[in-house]
Amino acid sequence: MGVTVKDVARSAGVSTATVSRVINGDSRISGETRKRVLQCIAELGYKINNIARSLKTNKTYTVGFICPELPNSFFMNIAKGVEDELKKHGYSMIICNSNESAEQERERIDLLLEKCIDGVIIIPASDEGMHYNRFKEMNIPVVLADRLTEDFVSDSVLVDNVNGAYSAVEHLINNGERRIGYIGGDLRLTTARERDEGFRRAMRDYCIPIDESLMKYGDFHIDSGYEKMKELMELDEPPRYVFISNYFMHIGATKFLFEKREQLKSHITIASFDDIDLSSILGFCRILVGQPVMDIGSKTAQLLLSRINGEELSFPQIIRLKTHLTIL
Amino acid sequence: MGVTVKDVARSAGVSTATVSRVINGDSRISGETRKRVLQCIAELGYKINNIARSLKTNKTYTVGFICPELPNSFFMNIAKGVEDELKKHGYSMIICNSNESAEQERERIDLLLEKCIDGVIIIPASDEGMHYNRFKEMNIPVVLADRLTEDFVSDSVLVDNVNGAYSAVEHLINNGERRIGYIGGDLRLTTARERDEGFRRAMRDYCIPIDESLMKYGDFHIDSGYEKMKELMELDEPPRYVFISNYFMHIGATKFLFEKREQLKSHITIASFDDIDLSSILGFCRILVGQPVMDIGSKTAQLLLSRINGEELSFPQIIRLKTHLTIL
DNA sequence: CTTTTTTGTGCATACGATTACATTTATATA
DNA sequence: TATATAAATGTAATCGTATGCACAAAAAAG
Repeated sequence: MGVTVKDVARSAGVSTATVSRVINGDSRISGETRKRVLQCIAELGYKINNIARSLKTNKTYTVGFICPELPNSFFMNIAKGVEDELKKHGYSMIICNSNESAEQERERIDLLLEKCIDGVIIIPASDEGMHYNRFKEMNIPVVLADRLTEDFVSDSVLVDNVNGAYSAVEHLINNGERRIGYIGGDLRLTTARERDEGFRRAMRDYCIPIDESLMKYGDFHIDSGYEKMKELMELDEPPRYVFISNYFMHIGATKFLFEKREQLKSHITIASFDDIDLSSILGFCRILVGQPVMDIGSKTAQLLLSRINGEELSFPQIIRLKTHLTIL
Repeated sequence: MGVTVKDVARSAGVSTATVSRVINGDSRISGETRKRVLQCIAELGYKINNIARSLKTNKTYTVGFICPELPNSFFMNIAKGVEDELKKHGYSMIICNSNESAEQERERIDLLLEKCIDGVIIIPASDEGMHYNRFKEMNIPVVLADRLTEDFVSDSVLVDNVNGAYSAVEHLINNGERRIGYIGGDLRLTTARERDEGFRRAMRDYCIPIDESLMKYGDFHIDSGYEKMKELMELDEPPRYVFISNYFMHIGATKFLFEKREQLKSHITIASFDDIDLSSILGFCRILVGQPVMDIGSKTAQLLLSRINGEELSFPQIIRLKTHLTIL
């Protein structure tokens, strides 16, 4: 600790410039000198001080990751993909929890702006994105993951929600069912909106009029899944097939069905978005729309790194990954 | 962007030293000057460059967080507690995934050491901790969360696993059952070991001989929970009560029971560690040992910050938080 | 009305690296 | 052999901030 380029330089009998060049792999250094310097580095246990380096180079090899919730397997699978990809390139990631609030998102942005990050990945907390412009102003590349925002055009990586939902619903219809219940998310989220569109489009394409009393809107959380399924089941004539547009509402809905399984008039079949952790063990589920979650993460990271490295790409890059249907 | 103390100083007609002092709240600056400087800062849109500051002060206001798995609600609840607490103090956190491997843990440590962090929180991937010494050598405080390690003595925050397990098992026994199945984790993890001890101690205290054929050891993951429950149920005389020592194995075990529910000879009751997300909706569960997960996080962060700020505390600080029993 | 203390600022250096430019030495070319 | 070119290294400035020390002015003490 405390050994600097100067010490190495002195010990190797060269200038600090030479030491620096060896460290940075400058090809002009003679094999002779390089060897000597490397030896001294090893002997003295020299470790580069990246703070100092960053000051000169204006690069921190650190990116921010803002996400609406930490204990959320969906987001964390994305995070995992990101972290993995970043690590390959020597980058690390500062994680920030926006708690699904644009307000807190702003606070975290303040924090991140102070840290001189090279780029930032955001899973938007809402459809507001104006405040992301502060990164743009500082010339810090931004890539959105999973969701888009209304007012902030940006590189993004997400899945084809419309077709994902469409294919699931289509499959239900092909099973011979026309009365299909729906539990969706807050339409201010693009993901919720797109899945909603997929649902409606499938129904329209099969000439099934939409019964709005079967359309329930929650907030993508467990409790609301429970609540909305309850509402559906308390209808005079509950649907026997239900499409649920995310994982957590699926869990909640299942919880309700499980608790009331004795009172159910008929067997319920669920089709749901997100094939993670327990989806497949939730008893009523037969159809799952799987998202390539880790891929979202790694693609996002790759895109960000491209921007950071100033690669020429048209703007905005919007990468849509395909979902895949699993029938249980 | 590009505006530095120098610009502010020139604009306010003072020296950079004065500007710096205003920024850092030095009380010796006259109200007059302070006001003028602050005004110029606002007008010019000056933002401090924390890299430069860190170079001088040797503080980055950043800590590392190494954890065995990102998509894991237990760890992420801890992370949330940490992030929350850190944020209050202006710190941010670099998150690293060790993938439950000491090997990868080492790689992440390399990465973190290069980043000049002020401290690090580790949820150990295994019982090896020798490599954590590298932080100690650099004088970087370390706090372990949730688990201890064999060979690295350290400040730590964890729960009273022994008594947590004990009380759950005790409750089963008080229900009148003496044949109790057990699905535990890899004994190389302190958490697994302690819960094992709790189980055995309760049995001993109630004078119930332990039937080793009912003791199954998995690895804290879903699949092994499934597997071990299968083994238990395939015994000639399966236990009707089972204690499971973590969340994920609980899920796996439930999955098995759910799939085979028609073939079960009798009703199964589960007592399990960890009261998160779905524990309570898993059909066979009646007893849950809840951990104060977010508290683990915030306490860990608090302890780390104390060390970073050089507060006088005896070493090591081992904080044990109490679990609480929930009967469903 | 000195002398001492306090208060408010400025000067200059340091933090630890990178890098443009200058310089030396070796090699190739005429 | 003289000169042009290339290769290897050194010199010194720079990145943006913090801070010990010096110093002047103002306030307090004598």
